[in-house]
Amino acid sequence: VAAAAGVSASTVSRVIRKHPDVGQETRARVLGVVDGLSYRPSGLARALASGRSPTIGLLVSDIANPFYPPLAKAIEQRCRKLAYSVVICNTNDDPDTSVEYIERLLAQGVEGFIHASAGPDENAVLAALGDPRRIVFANRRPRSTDVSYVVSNNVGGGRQLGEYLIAQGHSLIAFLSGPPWASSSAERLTGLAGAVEQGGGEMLVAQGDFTPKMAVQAVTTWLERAQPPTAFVGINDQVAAAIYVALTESGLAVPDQAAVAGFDNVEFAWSAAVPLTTVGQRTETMGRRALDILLRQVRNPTQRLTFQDLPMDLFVRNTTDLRRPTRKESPTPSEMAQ
Amino acid sequence: VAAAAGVSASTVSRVIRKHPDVGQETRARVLGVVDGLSYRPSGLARALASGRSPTIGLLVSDIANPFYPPLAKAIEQRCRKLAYSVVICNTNDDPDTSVEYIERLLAQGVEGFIHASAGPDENAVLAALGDPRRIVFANRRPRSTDVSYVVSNNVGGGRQLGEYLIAQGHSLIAFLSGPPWASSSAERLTGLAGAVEQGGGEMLVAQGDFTPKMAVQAVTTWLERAQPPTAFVGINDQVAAAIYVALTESGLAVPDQAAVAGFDNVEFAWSAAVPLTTVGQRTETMGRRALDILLRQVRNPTQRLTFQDLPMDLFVRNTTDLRRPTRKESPTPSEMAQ
DNA sequence: GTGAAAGCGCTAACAT
DNA sequence: ATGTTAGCGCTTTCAC
Repeated sequence: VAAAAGVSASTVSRVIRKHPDVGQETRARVLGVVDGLSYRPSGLARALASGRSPTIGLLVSDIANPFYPPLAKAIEQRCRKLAYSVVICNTNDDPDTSVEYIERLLAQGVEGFIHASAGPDENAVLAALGDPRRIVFANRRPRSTDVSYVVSNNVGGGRQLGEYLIAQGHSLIAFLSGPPWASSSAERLTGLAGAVEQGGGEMLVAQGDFTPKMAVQAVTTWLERAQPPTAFVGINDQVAAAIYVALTESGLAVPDQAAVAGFDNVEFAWSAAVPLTTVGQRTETMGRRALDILLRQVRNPTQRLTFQDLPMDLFVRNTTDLRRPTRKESPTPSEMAQ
Repeated sequence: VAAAAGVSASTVSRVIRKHPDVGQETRARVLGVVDGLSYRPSGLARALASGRSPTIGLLVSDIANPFYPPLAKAIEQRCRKLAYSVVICNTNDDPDTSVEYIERLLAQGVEGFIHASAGPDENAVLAALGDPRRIVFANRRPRSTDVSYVVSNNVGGGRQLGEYLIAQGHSLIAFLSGPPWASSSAERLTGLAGAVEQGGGEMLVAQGDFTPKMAVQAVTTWLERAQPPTAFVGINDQVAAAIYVALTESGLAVPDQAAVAGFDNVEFAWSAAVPLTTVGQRTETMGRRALDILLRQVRNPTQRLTFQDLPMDLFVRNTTDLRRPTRKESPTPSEMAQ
């Protein structure tokens, strides 16, 4: 170590670690030598000795899904300021992959995880982790009540959209859902169906899987009905876009003959040639909150668990509203940032 | 170590490391004990002792830019198979941030980097790195000739688009570029302008910065001309989408009165309500190649540098071609995967 | 306030 | 083919 060029050996450690017990003058001298010698403290050795490395794992089902990048970015930006690293883990919603990642990163000394795609892997993940305080769930609500989470109020978001569609005069509303194990899907449907039924309307539900694949089939089936629906909701914006495409290819004009809406307010939702009505999540807030909670938990053993539901925001745009000539009226995702 | 429950101490190391010099029977016994004791080799200790941790850093200007997630995913997927981790580093195209990340991760023992957003930070990055073999550039071509890279043939891509637009009968073509230091922007313009001039057409160029911000302004200026352009090209698909929006808000019908095209073929380019003509990159191939090269370099000191130019693919869609009634004819990005 | 010594849990020669 | 001996570069008691 650079001790030779100054005074001692372990004093250097204290200096670097900003330990209080160190003399004014000594500290100055050491610091001088340190950057005079272009010395690089080895994060590895430090991690081994102290048992923790400033790294977290971010579990997502698919980073290429446009919902996740802004979340990842928010987390990464805050981590960078704290000198933390975030390693990105694509689970593909496969429990084995999740567990594999968790075990490997745990051995690598990561301090904790943020899991933005909890699903069938939840129990296995918690088991592999040992300590549930080393993880906080985001986006999808965990079934377990013994872990922290930050999710959107999906029921409320669904309800907002339902009320809006009813107010627009729709009475038969179709919903292309996500997989049954995804809490967000079930919750959005609950809110949506609740509002629709309360407004005297009716729902049609088809099961999808978060991907646009089933859209064509679902729309085709729905349009074959004697009385087809007039409003179509996708579990997310990608699905809604696919529904839009299927509808226009079937010869229906949007929004004149059919309304379309999605969830999440991902970037392309407003930059699409026909701006999409959607219920947005506060993704950046979600990411930052999740990280803060995680770090608090892993650093303070007495910290209590935290459960947060973030509000969702309805963005009315051109796929549902005829009287909306320009796109200027709806804020873009970045305008929403807080 | 679990040596107590078996035979020795460092033999266990050999077993785990799959070292050849170890007896059949011994290996079996050790392995038995290992998972009988739920033993977890510490990646940290291993990294400290061996000097390398199976991790790479992925430098991108902005992971929320839709071009990067598929690249990150391709790299991550391959890394996972190799038991590598990838930590994601948002540089915001700020040299200080890049250097900060590189120094921190180097201290953390990462084996190398893939830099997908080389720019003003190139020299600083190379300096901070010391050994240029610890990095491979992707997407944007480095100025230095002493580093490996995998980039698209942007000149060729630009040329394809230019030839196509000329063939469509356009003679005045506007291009909203990226920042001057971005090789991809300059190269695309070179190819585009070359083809246009060769076809007897003319170019109009405005400088942007990869973001949709300047689109409205640029389009407004262009449309004020006595003889406005009939085709508009954005440096990427987000910019092209913004141009599309600005044009339609100015009352022009696309593609009837104005053609629009972009670069990259990002996901929303085809899922947009009006599918966008674009020149796609082979993003997944780029990511995989870059990783393979990097790993080869850091593991084999005698490995030579590698320079690759990937072809680009023109996707003709509805923002330029009147005679294209359905979207079925143009493959989606996932269909392009190889 | 500072130094000395003992590891953290592995890998890597060297010896057997 | 296996055991022995040293470290990797830090942090952390524990004395002084």
